[in-house]
Amino acid sequence: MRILFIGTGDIGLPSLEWLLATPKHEVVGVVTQPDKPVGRKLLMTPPEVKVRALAAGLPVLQPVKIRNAVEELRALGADIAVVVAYGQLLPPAILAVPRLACLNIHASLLPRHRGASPIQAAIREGDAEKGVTIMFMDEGLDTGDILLMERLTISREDTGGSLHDKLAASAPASLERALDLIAAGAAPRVPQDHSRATHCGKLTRADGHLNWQQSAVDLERLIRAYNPWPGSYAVLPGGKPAQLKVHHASVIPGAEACPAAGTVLSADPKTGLIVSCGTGLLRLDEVQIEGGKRLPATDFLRGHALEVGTILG
RNA sequence: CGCGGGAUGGAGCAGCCCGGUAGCUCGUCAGGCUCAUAACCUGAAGGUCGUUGGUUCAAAUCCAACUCCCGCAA
Repeated sequence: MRILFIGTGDIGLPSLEWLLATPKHEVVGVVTQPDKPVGRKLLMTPPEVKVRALAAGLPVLQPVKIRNAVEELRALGADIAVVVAYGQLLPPAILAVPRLACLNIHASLLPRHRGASPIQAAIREGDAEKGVTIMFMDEGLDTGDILLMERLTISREDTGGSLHDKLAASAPASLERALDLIAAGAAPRVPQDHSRATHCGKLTRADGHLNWQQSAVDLERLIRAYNPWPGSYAVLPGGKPAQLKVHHASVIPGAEACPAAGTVLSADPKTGLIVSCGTGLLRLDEVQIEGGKRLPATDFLRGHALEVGTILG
C-alpha cells in the first residue's frame, strides 16, 4: 500500500525504518514538525525522522500548521496515513486525505493514558502493564476506534527512557499486523470505553520538582518515570538555592517513622544520601548539581558538604 | 554573539578576589590493631593545577585566545 508517514518523535523511527524496508508497502511522503533551534548554541536541528526520510530520498513536508498542507498531501495519493508522535492534532480535512484510513500508533493501552506523555504516566502511576495501541484516528485526542493492542510488562527497573525504547522497538510488528488486516479487509474496529479514559498532559521541567509530602514509593516511581525527560529535582536551600537533579533513587524498605518530609537524615559518603518523605524514606543514589556532572551520591557528598537536618524544597 | 557554572594526583572538591611551601574527604599500596567490620592507627606512592601565549624576580592564582564538560532557556 501507499503509506504517508506523519511523525516527529524518535519513538516512531523504528516504524519508519520498517516501512522503508518492507516490500509490502511504499512510503510516498513524510510529514514532520519544522526544524527547531536546539542545544546551548541554539543550532537549527531537524527531527531525526526528517534526516532518515531525506536519506531515503523521500519528499518531506514540515508545515507549521498541517491544515494548510491538505492539497500537497492529497497529491501524494496515499492509501494509509501512519501517525506517530507527530505533535499536532489532525483536523478533519487531513483525516480525509488518505484513501483508506489514518492510523495512529499510541504508546499506551487505550483508553488509559490518552495524551502527550503516556509512557511517563504509566510508570508514575505504577502500572504493571504497558503497550502499544493502533487505532483509527478521529477528531478527538486519542479517542479513535481500536484496531489492535500489543501488551508488555513494565519491570521495576524500567525508566521512561528504557520503556520508550522498548515500545518503539515493538511498534513495527504491531504496525505490520495492522496493515495486513486492513489490506485483507479484516481489520477489527472496537470503540473505546470512554468512561475509563485517563489523560496525561505535556510535561515540563517543573513537573519534575519532587514533592516530599508524597510517599517514598510514589517519588521513586516519578523519578524513574521522568528519567531522562523531564528529569526530577530537589531544591537545596541556601543563599542561592540550587537544583539538585535526582537521576536514580530507591525506597528504603521498612522505614516508617520519620521527621518532617524533606529532611535529610543522612549525608555521609558511607551511608549515602537519605531523605524522609511523606511516608517512608528515600535514598538518592545518583544526583547532579547545577553545572556539575551526574555523580553517585557518595561521590557527590565527598566534595559537597550537606548537613543532616537540612530541609529540601 | 541567548544566560550561567566548571576543568587542580585514581574519584569528588578547596585554594584563585589579596601572585611566593599542593590542601580536604576518599580511593590505592604496605604495615599494625580487631572475633569481626562502611571501624581505627601508622607509613608510602601518585599532580608539567585543560591548552597556548602574555604580565612578573616569581603564576593554580592576574590578562588574552582556544579546547572540552555541564546547568538554564529553547
